[in-house]
Amino acid sequence: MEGVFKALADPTRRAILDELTDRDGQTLFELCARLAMKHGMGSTRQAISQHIDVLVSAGLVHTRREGRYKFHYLDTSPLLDITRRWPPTKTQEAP
Amino acid sequence: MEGVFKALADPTRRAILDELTDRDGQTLFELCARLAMKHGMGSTRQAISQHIDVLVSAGLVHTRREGRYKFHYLDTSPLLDITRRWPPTKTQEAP
DNA sequence: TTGACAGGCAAGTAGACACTTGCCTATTGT
DNA sequence: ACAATAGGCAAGTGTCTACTTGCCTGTCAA
Repeated sequence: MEGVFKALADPTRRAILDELTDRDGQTLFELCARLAMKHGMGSTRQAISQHIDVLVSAGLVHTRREGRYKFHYLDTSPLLDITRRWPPTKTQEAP
Repeated sequence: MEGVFKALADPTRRAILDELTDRDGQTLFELCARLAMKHGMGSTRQAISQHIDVLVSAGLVHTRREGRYKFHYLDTSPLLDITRRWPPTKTQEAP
């Protein structure tokens, strides 16, 4: 649970989640390219790799190895715990 | 939106949200006392105050002044944007 | 009015974290 | 076999941030 919040704290990691939402199962190099293009993030491959490690530790991303490729898949289920921990207030329940 | 993630990144701030979930409308001193008791957090009043500033900036807490007291109220509505940004995957939609 | 109480402002410090740099391993295509 | 590709490991650096310390302002009760 701790890891999820830490993971979401960084804008680059959030952009990675956005990218995987747009196209699931990307490799590290694909993510680097698309983050540079669409999000204007000029980070190094190692930087992105370290960010992915954080996301994997948080359980928000899991990976599948295939030969020399490693594909990354989004898992949003840890996010549900957030709204479960601090439920909507009564004024929000019935709009 | 940025502020919400930053705010949630700190365990003390999450404990404050927990406290306000348990009892809404507490003052700064009440929060300090209960954080020390229940959550074992020996932070200073100023530290808690600075955390509250972050939570207010994030829109997760709003305040009401009354004489020399200042009451703090929880607002969880910004949290809904999180699961709205990264929606549940198909495997999670129908369990 | 004066002391106690609730809270605010601002500067300084120590630790965490994002990012880079440099080198290494494994898999694939020609 | 060999070069190119995809990715990994680890140490060093700079910045951000949580926390403290010290002092100040406003409010209420005796």
